[in-house]
Amino acid sequence: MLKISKLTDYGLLATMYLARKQGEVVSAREVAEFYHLPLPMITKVLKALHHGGFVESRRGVAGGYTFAGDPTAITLGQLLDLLEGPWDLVECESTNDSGSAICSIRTACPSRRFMSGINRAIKSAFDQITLADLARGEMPMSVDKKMFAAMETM
Amino acid sequence: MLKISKLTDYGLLATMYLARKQGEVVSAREVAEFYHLPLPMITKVLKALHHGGFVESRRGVAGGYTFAGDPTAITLGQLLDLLEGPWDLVECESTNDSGSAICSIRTACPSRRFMSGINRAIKSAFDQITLADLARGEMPMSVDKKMFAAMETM
DNA sequence: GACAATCAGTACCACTCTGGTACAGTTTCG
DNA sequence: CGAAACTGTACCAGAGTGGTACTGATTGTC
Repeated sequence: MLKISKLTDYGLLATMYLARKQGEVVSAREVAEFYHLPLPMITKVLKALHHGGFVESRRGVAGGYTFAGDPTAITLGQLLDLLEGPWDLVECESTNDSGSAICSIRTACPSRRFMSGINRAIKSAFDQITLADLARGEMPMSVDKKMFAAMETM
Repeated sequence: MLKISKLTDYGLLATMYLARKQGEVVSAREVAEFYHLPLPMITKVLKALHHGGFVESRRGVAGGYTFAGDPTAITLGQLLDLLEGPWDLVECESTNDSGSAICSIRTACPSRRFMSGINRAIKSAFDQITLADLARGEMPMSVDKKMFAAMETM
């Protein structure tokens, strides 16, 4: 269906929230209540973000999560990789558990080179957008050039 | 999962195949056998393409489908609209059956403006890629500028 | 005119993924 | 000790996906 899952969406929201309160310890409850989202979902995604090393956690009373990194060093692409898992627009380049290609007509497929180019362009665009951009809600003006470069090299 | 469905993928492949044999009447069976894909799937997607007006159909013996349009006038965006249906990266801008927004915190949501910008940029990129590009397997070099323009206006 | 090839339409099903919930455990502070 | 908060795991209902089946309509050929 060509859309990110809600869990991923929640993760981006939570990360932005923490980034805006950089250094503060924020409970999952606070995030959930701010966005009016179910607490168990928010805790689930915050656990994942902690697992991925994007946020720090602190247990116990007055515990919570803290964003202590550099918002300009974390990209949307990295967050999507963690939250959404490995993804590709089409399975052309995806591999199964044993590392071999899923698509059986891969080498002969006329759309592969093209779709993988689009795939790379989109991923490249995501990699040019930092958490700082997300938190500000503004688009960096240099995105286009990187996206163009990715398309040229397909 | 952020990927197009297999049916959509099949549809793009079938359209490319027909575009390469422009004017010829090609049976669903031939397309299915060429790509080693299940015939019922190909017929299903070809019906959809016919319904959408992208290909012509001819029944009976020696019948099949024909692409008779201008490959440079049909865009990947149009094909995705038909095959994938209405889509958005996030539900921010999506509406329910009665036309009102799905997202309850839409106006207050800090990620909306940003995600909808990315959304538009990707859609714009898809709209710049024509069926002729797809069939050639090459990326048009002007894509970047349109994508950039879409991002600036968010 | 019978028959086969082919498209048209619809219905159905097994499987997977998604969104959400539940619950028992661990840590920390007062 | 008890409450607040994170950790880990398991579970479930609903939706979506990929695929199949079947009946009907159209058309060319023998």
